[in-house]
Amino acid sequence: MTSTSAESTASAESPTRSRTRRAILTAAATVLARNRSATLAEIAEAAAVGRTTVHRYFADRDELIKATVADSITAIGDSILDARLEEGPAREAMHRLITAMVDTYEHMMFLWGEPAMLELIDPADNPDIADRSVRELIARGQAEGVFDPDVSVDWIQQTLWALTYTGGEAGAKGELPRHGVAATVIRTFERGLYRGN
Amino acid sequence: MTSTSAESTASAESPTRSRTRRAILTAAATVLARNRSATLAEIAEAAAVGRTTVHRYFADRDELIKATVADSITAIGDSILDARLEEGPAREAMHRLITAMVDTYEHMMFLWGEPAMLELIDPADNPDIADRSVRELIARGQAEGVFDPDVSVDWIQQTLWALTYTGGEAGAKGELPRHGVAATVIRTFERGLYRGN
DNA sequence: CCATTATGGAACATTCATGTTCCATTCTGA
DNA sequence: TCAGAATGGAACATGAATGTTCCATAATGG
Repeated sequence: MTSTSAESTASAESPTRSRTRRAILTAAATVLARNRSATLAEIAEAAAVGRTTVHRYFADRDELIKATVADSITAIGDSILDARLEEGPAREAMHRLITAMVDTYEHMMFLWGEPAMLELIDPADNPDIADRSVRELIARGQAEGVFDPDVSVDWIQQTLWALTYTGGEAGAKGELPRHGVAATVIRTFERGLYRGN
Repeated sequence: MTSTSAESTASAESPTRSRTRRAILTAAATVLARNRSATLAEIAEAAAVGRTTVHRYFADRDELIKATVADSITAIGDSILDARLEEGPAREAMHRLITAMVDTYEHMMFLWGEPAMLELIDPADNPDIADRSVRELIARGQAEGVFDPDVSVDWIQQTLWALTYTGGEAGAKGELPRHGVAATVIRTFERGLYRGN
Protein backbone atom coordinates (compact mmCIF):
# COMPACT_ATOMS: atom_id res chain seq x y z
CA MET A 1 0.00 0.00 0.00
CA THR A 2 2.29 2.68 1.22
CA SER A 3 5.18 1.11 -0.61
CA THR A 4 3.16 1.00 -3.80
CA SER A 5 2.55 4.72 -3.76
CA ALA A 6 6.18 5.29 -2.81
CA GLU A 7 7.33 3.30 -5.79
CA SER A 8 5.01 5.06 -8.17
CA THR A 9 6.27 8.39 -6.84
CA ALA A 10 9.81 7.18 -7.27
CA SER A 11 9.27 6.08 -10.84
CA ALA A 12 7.89 9.52 -11.62
CA GLU A 13 11.35 11.02 -11.18
CA SER A 14 14.65 10.08 -12.73
CA PRO A 15 16.71 7.30 -11.16
CA THR A 16 19.33 9.86 -10.21
CA ARG A 17 16.89 12.10 -8.41
CA SER A 18 15.32 9.11 -6.78
CA ARG A 19 18.64 7.97 -5.37
CA THR A 20 19.47 11.44 -4.14
CA ARG A 21 16.12 11.77 -2.43
CA ARG A 22 16.66 8.43 -0.74
CA ALA A 23 20.13 9.41 0.43
CA ILE A 24 18.78 12.59 1.98
CA LEU A 25 15.94 10.81 3.74
CA THR A 26 18.24 8.15 5.11
CA ALA A 27 20.79 10.68 6.27
CA ALA A 28 18.06 12.76 7.88
CA ALA A 29 16.74 9.80 9.85
CA THR A 30 20.20 8.82 11.03
CA VAL A 31 21.40 12.28 11.97
CA LEU A 32 18.14 13.44 13.51
CA ALA A 33 17.89 10.28 15.57
CA ARG A 34 21.08 11.28 17.32
CA ASN A 35 20.46 14.99 17.48
CA ARG A 36 16.97 16.24 17.01
CA SER A 37 18.12 19.79 16.43
CA ALA A 38 20.75 18.91 13.86
CA THR A 39 21.38 21.48 11.16
CA LEU A 40 20.32 21.06 7.56
CA ALA A 41 23.99 21.50 6.74
CA GLU A 42 24.83 18.50 8.91
CA ILE A 43 22.17 16.41 7.24
CA ALA A 44 23.38 17.46 3.82
CA GLU A 45 26.91 16.54 4.74
CA ALA A 46 25.82 13.14 6.04
CA ALA A 47 24.02 12.58 2.77
CA ALA A 48 27.14 13.63 0.86
CA VAL A 49 25.10 16.33 -0.83
CA GLY A 50 25.16 20.10 -0.98
CA ARG A 51 22.85 22.01 1.27
CA THR A 52 21.35 23.58 -1.82
CA THR A 53 20.34 20.18 -3.08
CA VAL A 54 18.46 19.43 0.11
CA HIS A 55 16.40 22.55 -0.46
CA ARG A 56 15.75 21.45 -4.01
CA TYR A 57 14.06 18.31 -2.75
CA PHE A 58 12.40 19.61 0.38
CA ALA A 59 11.27 23.19 0.50
CA ASP A 60 11.08 23.43 4.27
CA ARG A 61 12.90 21.95 7.18
CA ASP A 62 9.44 20.94 8.30
CA GLU A 63 8.75 19.27 5.01
CA LEU A 64 11.95 17.30 5.24
CA ILE A 65 11.13 16.12 8.72
CA LYS A 66 7.59 15.18 7.80
CA ALA A 67 8.88 13.27 4.80
CA THR A 68 11.42 11.51 6.97
CA VAL A 69 8.80 10.55 9.52
CA ALA A 70 6.50 9.29 6.80
CA ASP A 71 9.35 7.35 5.25
CA SER A 72 10.21 5.68 8.54
CA ILE A 73 6.60 4.81 9.21
CA THR A 74 6.34 3.30 5.78
CA ALA A 75 9.54 1.32 6.21
CA ILE A 76 8.51 -0.08 9.57
CA GLY A 77 4.98 -0.73 8.37
CA ASP A 78 6.19 -2.61 5.34
CA SER A 79 8.45 -4.84 7.35
CA ILE A 80 5.63 -5.57 9.78
CA LEU A 81 3.33 -6.49 6.93
CA ASP A 82 6.06 -8.73 5.56
CA ALA A 83 6.05 -10.61 8.83
CA ARG A 84 2.52 -11.90 8.11
CA LEU A 85 1.43 -11.62 11.70
CA GLU A 86 -1.95 -13.18 11.07
CA GLU A 87 -0.40 -16.48 10.03
CA GLY A 88 0.67 -19.35 12.25
CA PRO A 89 0.90 -19.60 16.02
CA ALA A 90 0.95 -16.29 17.88
CA ARG A 91 4.28 -17.05 19.47
CA GLU A 92 6.01 -17.65 16.17
CA ALA A 93 4.37 -14.62 14.65
CA MET A 94 5.74 -12.59 17.53
CA HIS A 95 9.21 -13.94 16.85
CA ARG A 96 8.91 -12.82 13.26
CA LEU A 97 7.66 -9.43 14.36
CA ILE A 98 10.51 -8.84 16.78
CA THR A 99 13.04 -9.93 14.21
CA ALA A 100 11.53 -7.58 11.66
CA MET A 101 11.51 -4.67 14.09
CA VAL A 102 15.10 -5.19 15.12
CA ASP A 103 16.10 -5.08 11.50
CA THR A 104 14.58 -1.65 11.03
CA TYR A 105 15.76 -0.25 14.33
CA GLU A 106 17.31 2.80 12.72
CA HIS A 107 13.89 4.00 11.73
CA MET A 108 12.55 3.17 15.17
CA MET A 109 15.30 5.11 16.80
CA PHE A 110 14.39 8.15 14.77
CA LEU A 111 10.67 7.89 15.38
CA TRP A 112 11.20 7.33 19.07
CA GLY A 113 12.43 10.87 19.43
CA GLU A 114 9.62 12.45 17.46
CA PRO A 115 6.51 12.05 19.58
CA ALA A 116 5.18 15.40 18.41
CA MET A 117 5.84 14.61 14.77
CA LEU A 118 3.71 11.50 14.75
CA GLU A 119 0.69 13.72 15.15
CA LEU A 120 1.81 15.92 12.32
CA ILE A 121 1.15 13.13 9.88
CA ASP A 122 -2.28 13.19 8.39
CA PRO A 123 -4.05 10.22 9.98
CA ALA A 124 -6.11 9.78 6.85
CA ASP A 125 -2.99 9.11 4.82
CA ASN A 126 -1.85 6.59 7.34
CA PRO A 127 -4.46 3.94 8.00
CA ASP A 128 -1.86 2.20 10.12
CA ILE A 129 -2.76 -1.28 9.09
CA ALA A 130 0.56 -2.31 10.53
CA ASP A 131 -0.20 -0.96 13.96
CA ARG A 132 -3.57 -2.61 13.92
CA SER A 133 -2.16 -5.98 12.92
CA VAL A 134 0.30 -5.85 15.80
CA ARG A 135 -2.49 -5.17 18.25
CA GLU A 136 -4.50 -7.97 16.75
CA LEU A 137 -1.61 -10.34 17.14
CA ILE A 138 -1.26 -9.42 20.78
CA ALA A 139 -4.96 -9.85 21.44
CA ARG A 140 -4.96 -13.14 19.59
CA GLY A 141 -2.01 -14.33 21.63
CA GLN A 142 -3.75 -13.43 24.84
CA ALA A 143 -6.89 -15.23 23.73
CA GLU A 144 -4.85 -18.29 22.85
CA GLY A 145 -3.30 -18.23 26.30
CA VAL A 146 0.15 -17.48 24.99
CA PHE A 147 0.67 -13.91 26.20
CA ASP A 148 0.06 -12.57 29.68
CA PRO A 149 -3.69 -11.86 29.84
CA ASP A 150 -3.41 -9.76 32.98
CA VAL A 151 -1.84 -6.73 31.32
CA SER A 152 -3.28 -4.55 28.58
CA VAL A 153 -2.61 -4.79 24.88
CA ASP A 154 -1.19 -1.28 25.10
CA TRP A 155 1.30 -2.30 27.72
CA ILE A 156 2.48 -5.30 25.75
CA GLN A 157 2.85 -3.23 22.62
CA GLN A 158 4.75 -0.45 24.33
CA THR A 159 7.01 -2.90 26.08
CA LEU A 160 7.65 -4.50 22.75
CA TRP A 161 8.77 -1.20 21.23
CA ALA A 162 10.90 -0.40 24.23
CA LEU A 163 12.66 -3.75 24.20
CA THR A 164 13.19 -3.63 20.47
CA TYR A 165 14.60 -0.16 20.71
CA THR A 166 16.89 -1.14 23.54
CA GLY A 167 18.06 -4.18 21.63
CA GLY A 168 18.74 -2.16 18.52
CA GLU A 169 20.77 0.34 20.47
CA ALA A 170 22.76 -2.36 22.23
CA GLY A 171 23.50 -3.93 18.87
CA ALA A 172 24.59 -0.64 17.39
CA LYS A 173 26.94 -0.02 20.31
CA GLY A 174 28.39 -3.48 19.94
CA GLU A 175 27.14 -4.55 23.34
CA LEU A 176 25.27 -7.39 21.76
CA PRO A 177 26.41 -9.43 18.77
CA ARG A 178 24.50 -8.36 15.68
CA HIS A 179 22.91 -11.75 15.16
CA GLY A 180 22.05 -12.14 18.83
CA VAL A 181 19.93 -9.03 19.20
CA ALA A 182 16.62 -10.51 18.13
CA ALA A 183 17.22 -13.65 20.18
CA THR A 184 17.96 -11.63 23.30
CA VAL A 185 14.96 -9.40 22.85
CA ILE A 186 12.72 -12.41 22.31
CA ARG A 187 14.13 -14.16 25.34
CA THR A 188 13.55 -11.13 27.56
CA PHE A 189 10.15 -10.49 26.08
CA GLU A 190 9.04 -14.01 26.81
CA ARG A 191 10.73 -14.83 30.08
CA GLY A 192 11.67 -11.55 31.64
CA LEU A 193 14.89 -11.27 33.59
CA TYR A 194 13.97 -13.19 36.66
CA ARG A 195 15.10 -16.76 36.90
CA GLY A 196 12.59 -18.16 39.29
CA ASN A 197 14.58 -20.34 41.63
CA MET B 1 27.39 12.83 48.25
CA THR B 2 26.03 14.67 45.30
CA SER B 3 23.17 15.91 47.40
CA THR B 4 25.58 17.10 50.05
CA SER B 5 27.45 19.30 47.65
CA ALA B 6 24.17 20.45 46.18
CA GLU B 7 22.95 21.46 49.59
CA SER B 8 26.12 23.25 50.48
CA THR B 9 25.90 25.10 47.18
CA ALA B 10 22.31 25.90 47.94
CA SER B 11 23.05 27.17 51.40
CA ALA B 12 25.63 29.51 49.94
CA GLU B 13 22.85 31.55 48.34
CA SER B 14 19.78 33.12 49.84
CA PRO B 15 16.63 31.04 50.28
CA THR B 16 14.93 33.17 47.68
CA ARG B 17 17.58 32.62 45.06
CA SER B 18 17.69 28.97 45.91
CA ARG B 19 14.00 28.59 45.30
CA THR B 20 14.18 30.49 42.03
CA ARG B 21 17.06 28.36 40.84
CA ARG B 22 15.11 25.24 41.69
CA ALA B 23 12.02 26.48 39.86
CA ILE B 24 14.08 27.12 36.74
CA LEU B 25 15.77 23.73 36.84
CA THR B 26 12.49 21.93 37.33
CA ALA B 27 10.79 23.85 34.56
CA ALA B 28 13.72 23.22 32.26
CA ALA B 29 13.58 19.46 32.83
CA THR B 30 9.84 19.35 32.27
CA VAL B 31 9.76 21.56 29.19
CA LEU B 32 12.87 20.13 27.59
CA ALA B 33 11.65 16.59 28.13
CA ARG B 34 8.73 17.36 25.86
CA ASN B 35 10.55 19.56 23.39
CA ARG B 36 14.28 19.40 23.25
CA SER B 37 14.53 22.61 21.27
CA ALA B 38 12.29 24.63 23.52
CA THR B 39 13.05 28.31 23.81
CA LEU B 40 14.55 29.92 26.87
CA ALA B 41 11.47 32.12 26.87
CA GLU B 42 9.27 29.04 27.13
CA ILE B 43 11.33 27.67 29.98
CA ALA B 44 11.19 31.01 31.74
CA GLU B 45 7.45 31.13 31.33
CA ALA B 46 7.06 27.59 32.68
CA ALA B 47 9.13 28.61 35.67
CA ALA B 48 6.97 31.70 36.13
CA VAL B 49 10.06 33.83 35.83
CA GLY B 50 11.32 36.51 33.50
CA ARG B 51 13.69 35.52 30.75
CA THR B 52 16.18 37.95 32.20
CA THR B 53 16.17 36.06 35.45
CA VAL B 54 17.06 32.85 33.70
CA HIS B 55 20.14 34.53 32.30
CA ARG B 56 21.02 35.77 35.74
CA TYR B 57 21.25 32.22 37.00
CA PHE B 58 22.65 30.50 33.94
CA ALA B 59 24.92 32.43 31.62
CA ASP B 60 24.49 30.14 28.64
CA ARG B 61 21.77 27.98 27.27
CA ASP B 62 24.39 25.27 27.42
CA GLU B 63 25.07 25.96 31.04
CA LEU B 64 21.39 25.69 31.86
CA ILE B 65 21.13 22.38 30.09
CA LYS B 66 24.22 21.01 31.73
CA ALA B 67 22.92 22.10 35.10
CA THR B 68 19.57 20.48 34.39
CA VAL B 69 21.22 17.23 33.37
CA ALA B 70 23.38 17.27 36.46
CA ASP B 71 20.34 17.99 38.59
CA SER B 72 18.42 15.07 37.15
CA ILE B 73 21.35 12.73 37.60
CA THR B 74 21.63 13.83 41.18
CA ALA B 75 17.92 13.36 41.82
CA ILE B 76 17.87 9.88 40.33
CA GLY B 77 21.12 8.96 42.06
CA ASP B 78 19.80 10.06 45.41
CA SER B 79 16.66 8.04 45.09
CA ILE B 80 18.68 4.98 44.09
CA LEU B 81 20.90 5.39 47.11
CA ASP B 82 17.80 5.69 49.26
CA ALA B 83 16.73 2.28 48.03
CA ARG B 84 19.69 0.67 49.83
CA LEU B 85 20.29 -1.85 47.11
CA GLU B 86 23.01 -3.65 49.01
CA GLU B 87 20.61 -4.71 51.74
CA GLY B 88 18.35 -7.76 51.80
CA PRO B 89 17.55 -10.30 49.07
CA ALA B 90 18.36 -9.21 45.54
CA ARG B 91 14.81 -9.63 44.39
CA GLU B 92 13.41 -7.33 47.05
CA ALA B 93 16.16 -4.82 46.46
CA MET B 94 15.19 -4.82 42.80
CA HIS B 95 11.60 -4.12 43.74
CA ARG B 96 12.72 -1.14 45.77
CA LEU B 97 14.87 0.05 42.90
CA ILE B 98 12.08 -0.14 40.36
CA THR B 99 9.70 1.64 42.67
CA ALA B 100 12.24 4.38 43.25
CA MET B 101 12.90 4.80 39.56
CA VAL B 102 9.24 5.00 38.68
CA ASP B 103 8.84 7.76 41.23
CA THR B 104 11.47 9.90 39.56
CA TYR B 105 10.34 9.20 36.04
CA GLU B 106 10.16 12.87 35.13
CA HIS B 107 13.90 13.14 35.47
CA MET B 108 14.34 9.91 33.55
CA MET B 109 12.18 11.18 30.75
CA PHE B 110 14.35 14.24 30.42
CA LEU B 111 17.64 12.36 30.53
CA TRP B 112 16.40 9.79 28.07
CA GLY B 113 16.30 12.42 25.39
CA GLU B 114 19.75 13.77 26.12
CA PRO B 115 22.15 11.01 25.14
CA ALA B 116 24.73 13.52 23.95
CA MET B 117 24.45 15.56 27.11
CA LEU B 118 25.39 12.69 29.37
CA GLU B 119 28.87 12.82 27.96
CA LEU B 120 29.05 16.55 28.49
CA ILE B 121 29.09 16.01 32.21
CA ASP B 122 32.55 15.79 33.63
CA PRO B 123 32.93 12.16 34.64
CA ALA B 124 35.23 13.19 37.46
CA ASP B 125 32.42 15.18 39.04
CA ASN B 126 30.12 12.23 38.75
CA PRO B 127 31.55 9.12 40.37
CA ASP B 128 28.20 7.52 39.70
CA ILE B 129 28.05 5.50 42.85
CA ALA B 130 24.40 5.00 42.08
CA ASP B 131 25.08 3.45 38.70
CA ARG B 132 27.69 1.19 40.22
CA SER B 133 25.38 0.03 42.98
CA VAL B 134 22.74 -0.90 40.43
CA ARG B 135 25.25 -2.97 38.51
CA GLU B 136 26.40 -4.61 41.70
CA LEU B 137 22.85 -5.51 42.57
CA ILE B 138 22.35 -7.09 39.18
CA ALA B 139 25.57 -9.06 39.43
CA ARG B 140 24.72 -10.14 42.94
CA GLY B 141 21.30 -11.26 41.80
CA GLN B 142 22.81 -13.30 39.02
CA ALA B 143 25.28 -14.88 41.41
CA GLU B 144 22.45 -15.74 43.79
CA GLY B 145 20.59 -17.40 40.95
CA VAL B 146 17.79 -14.86 41.01
CA PHE B 147 18.36 -13.02 37.73
CA ASP B 148 18.92 -14.53 34.32
CA PRO B 149 22.62 -15.42 34.22
CA ASP B 150 22.68 -15.89 30.47
CA VAL B 151 22.44 -12.21 29.58
CA SER B 152 24.86 -9.44 30.44
CA VAL B 153 24.63 -7.00 33.29
CA ASP B 154 24.45 -4.25 30.68
CA TRP B 155 21.45 -5.79 29.06
CA ILE B 156 19.59 -6.19 32.32
CA GLN B 157 20.35 -2.63 33.30
CA GLN B 158 19.28 -1.18 29.98
CA THR B 159 16.12 -3.23 29.94
CA LEU B 160 15.42 -1.98 33.41
CA TRP B 161 15.69 1.66 32.30
CA ALA B 162 13.57 1.01 29.25
CA LEU B 163 10.80 -0.69 31.20
CA THR B 164 10.84 1.97 33.87
CA TYR B 165 10.65 4.69 31.28
CA THR B 166 7.82 2.95 29.49
CA GLY B 167 5.97 2.49 32.74
CA GLY B 168 6.41 6.11 33.71
CA GLU B 169 5.08 7.26 30.38
CA ALA B 170 2.12 4.93 30.53
CA GLY B 171 1.34 6.26 33.98
CA ALA B 172 1.59 9.85 32.82
CA LYS B 173 -0.76 9.17 29.95
CA GLY B 174 -3.23 7.51 32.27
CA GLU B 175 -2.88 4.17 30.55
CA LEU B 176 -1.83 2.61 33.80
CA PRO B 177 -3.21 3.50 37.22
CA ARG B 178 -0.68 5.59 39.10
CA HIS B 179 -0.27 3.05 41.87
CA GLY B 180 -0.05 0.14 39.46
CA VAL B 181 2.92 1.33 37.46
CA ALA B 182 5.65 -0.10 39.64
CA ALA B 183 3.76 -3.39 40.04
CA THR B 184 3.35 -3.76 36.29
CA VAL B 185 6.95 -2.94 35.57
CA ILE B 186 8.10 -5.43 38.20
CA ARG B 187 5.81 -8.11 36.84
CA THR B 188 7.07 -7.65 33.30
CA PHE B 189 10.66 -7.40 34.42
CA GLU B 190 10.41 -10.67 36.28
CA ARG B 191 8.15 -12.78 34.13
CA GLY B 192 8.16 -11.20 30.71
CA LEU B 193 5.02 -11.19 28.66
CA TYR B 194 4.82 -14.81 27.68
CA ARG B 195 2.56 -17.03 29.65
CA GLY B 196 4.15 -20.38 29.11
CA ASN B 197 1.23 -22.68 28.36
C1' DC C 1 10.46 50.97 58.09
C1' DC C 2 14.53 50.88 55.44
C1' DA C 3 18.39 49.06 52.99
C1' DT C 4 19.43 45.35 50.35
C1' DT C 5 18.32 41.85 47.33
C1' DA C 6 15.84 40.00 43.59
C1' DT C 7 13.04 40.54 39.77
C1' DG C 8 10.56 42.00 35.33
C1' DG C 9 10.61 44.05 31.09
C1' DA C 10 11.99 46.96 27.39
C1' DA C 11 15.43 47.97 24.13
C1' DC C 12 19.30 46.65 21.59
C1' DA C 13 23.23 44.00 19.41
C1' DT C 14 24.64 39.62 17.77
C1' DT C 15 24.78 35.26 16.14
C1' DC C 16 23.18 31.46 13.44
C1' DA C 17 20.11 28.42 10.88
C1' DT C 18 17.27 29.02 7.22
C1' DG C 19 15.77 29.92 2.71
C1' DT C 20 16.73 31.93 -1.96
C1' DT C 21 19.20 33.21 -6.18
C1' DC C 22 22.62 32.65 -9.57
C1' DC C 23 26.21 30.61 -12.12
C1' DA C 24 29.84 27.37 -13.13
C1' DT C 25 30.72 22.49 -13.27
C1' DT C 26 29.76 17.69 -13.48
C1' DC C 27 27.03 13.88 -14.65
C1' DT C 28 23.71 11.15 -17.34
C1' DG C 29 21.71 9.08 -21.10
C1' DA C 30 20.61 9.02 -25.89
C1' DT D 1 29.71 13.44 -28.47
C1' DC D 2 26.26 16.52 -27.03
C1' DA D 3 22.13 18.44 -24.88
C1' DG D 4 19.65 18.41 -20.85
C1' DA D 5 19.59 17.16 -16.09
C1' DA D 6 21.53 17.50 -11.64
C1' DT D 7 24.60 19.32 -8.51
C1' DG D 8 27.77 22.32 -5.68
C1' DG D 9 28.98 26.45 -3.80
C1' DA D 10 29.17 31.31 -3.13
C1' DA D 11 26.64 35.27 -1.94
C1' DC D 12 22.91 37.35 0.11
C1' DA D 13 18.45 38.27 2.75
C1' DT D 14 15.68 37.12 6.65
C1' DG D 15 14.00 35.89 10.98
C1' DA D 16 14.25 34.04 15.37
C1' DA D 17 16.67 32.87 19.53
C1' DT D 18 20.27 34.44 22.25
C1' DG D 19 22.77 37.29 25.20
C1' DT D 20 23.43 42.00 27.32
C1' DT D 21 22.38 46.43 29.46
C1' DC D 22 19.65 49.49 32.03
C1' DC D 23 16.15 51.08 34.98
C1' DA D 24 11.96 50.88 37.58
C1' DT D 25 9.51 48.04 40.81
C1' DA D 26 8.67 44.51 44.16
C1' DA D 27 9.96 41.32 47.76
C1' DT D 28 12.91 40.13 51.71
C1' DG D 29 14.80 40.33 56.00
C1' DG D 30 16.75 42.66 59.82
